[in-house]
Amino acid sequence: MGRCRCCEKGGLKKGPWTPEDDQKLLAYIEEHGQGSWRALPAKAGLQRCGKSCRLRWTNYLRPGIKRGKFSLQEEQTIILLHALLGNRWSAIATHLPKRTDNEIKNYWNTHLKKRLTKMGIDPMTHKPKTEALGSRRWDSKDAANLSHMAQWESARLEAEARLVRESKLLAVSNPIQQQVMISSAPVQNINKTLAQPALPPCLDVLKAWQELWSKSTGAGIFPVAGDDLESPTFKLNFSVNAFPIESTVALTENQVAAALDFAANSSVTCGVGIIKEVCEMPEELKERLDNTMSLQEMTYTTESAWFADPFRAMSESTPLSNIVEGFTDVLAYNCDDKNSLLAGDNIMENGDKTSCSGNFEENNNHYWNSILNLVNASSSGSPVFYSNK
DNA sequence: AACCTTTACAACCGCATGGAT
DNA sequence: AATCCATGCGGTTGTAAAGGT
Repeated sequence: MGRCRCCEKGGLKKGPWTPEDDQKLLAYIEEHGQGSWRALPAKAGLQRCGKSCRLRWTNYLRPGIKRGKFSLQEEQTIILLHALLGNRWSAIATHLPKRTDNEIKNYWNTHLKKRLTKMGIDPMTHKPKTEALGSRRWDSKDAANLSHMAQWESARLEAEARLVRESKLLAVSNPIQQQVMISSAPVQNINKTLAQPALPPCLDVLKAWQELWSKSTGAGIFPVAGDDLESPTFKLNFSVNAFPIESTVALTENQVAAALDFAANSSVTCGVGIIKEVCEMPEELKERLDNTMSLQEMTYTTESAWFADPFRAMSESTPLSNIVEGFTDVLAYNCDDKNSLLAGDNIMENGDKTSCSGNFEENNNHYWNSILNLVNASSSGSPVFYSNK
């Protein structure tokens, strides 16, 4: 296929951008907006290819980009997410909205990777290379658990991404869909000063990291407030890929109760079955859900519970769509004031926190605890997470 | 001061994907 | 269905600045 490569055209500048180039690009985008990158350089008077312009814009000139030193919390987030997601920089970047994937990737490669290595931790597997940190032995079960954790987290992220995408498509004509969008979209409005919950002391790698960091900076362990780490729960931009896992989802009564408590406080996890039990789902939405997934295949009666052991459940036999959609539904119903939402109240308009704001804050606060508690509950043998008594 | 090495980061490149025609 | 195009992503490279000898 003879794809045209704009960068192969002669006479185009390569290499570092000059202030003049930046100014031209900025001025053009200010006036015409971004997009049509191929045509942009000629119109903007730039001797650059469109790709180069797009990159310069998204990685450097775009407003809202935070530059400079990464905070401890940002470092922790990157390490944690890298353990879960691997080199999916764009996915990681959605959890650090002011950082670009390129910047995170560079920071990982030039700082974090080396420092982890120095700490005796393999940056790719996140396993200790030696027993120097007092870590326990790593075995194949650990690796399997890590893999399951990553899969579970991926499923959650992709579910949220799907939710955002779908709700945007349907929001105009369907108030229920507006509710879905409201509960998931406006990460940009989350107040920067929201306090982060204290992370449970269960991350071996991060704890070691903390200690190292606090030694070098004099900072305390797990600073929880005033940092600008934003909740990763809301702003996601993933493609939905087929997930190669099938397993059976089943919940006991107690586990459903526990899950309900959990769902009341967090958007992180829950199941379709739970929602079916608790929420009077509007017919319209129910129909849509029934049409787009295998709700009826869901069982939640006995034996293994994915809530208590999501990794195990995922590894067994439940269609992933159930799990994924489960997350979606909890998000959809995780707002306290359903009536006002359905009535079409303005939510988070103009950056103001309105009827749903309490939940955003709650979700923000519960995010880490939720993930880590789940992980602790379900993967005592995890290579990354273990109870630190 | 000159040279070499390392570090940090911007930018590039190739590929994948999805939509439009 | 085939092709083109725009865009996104992740790996890699280029290079200026900083540090060391």
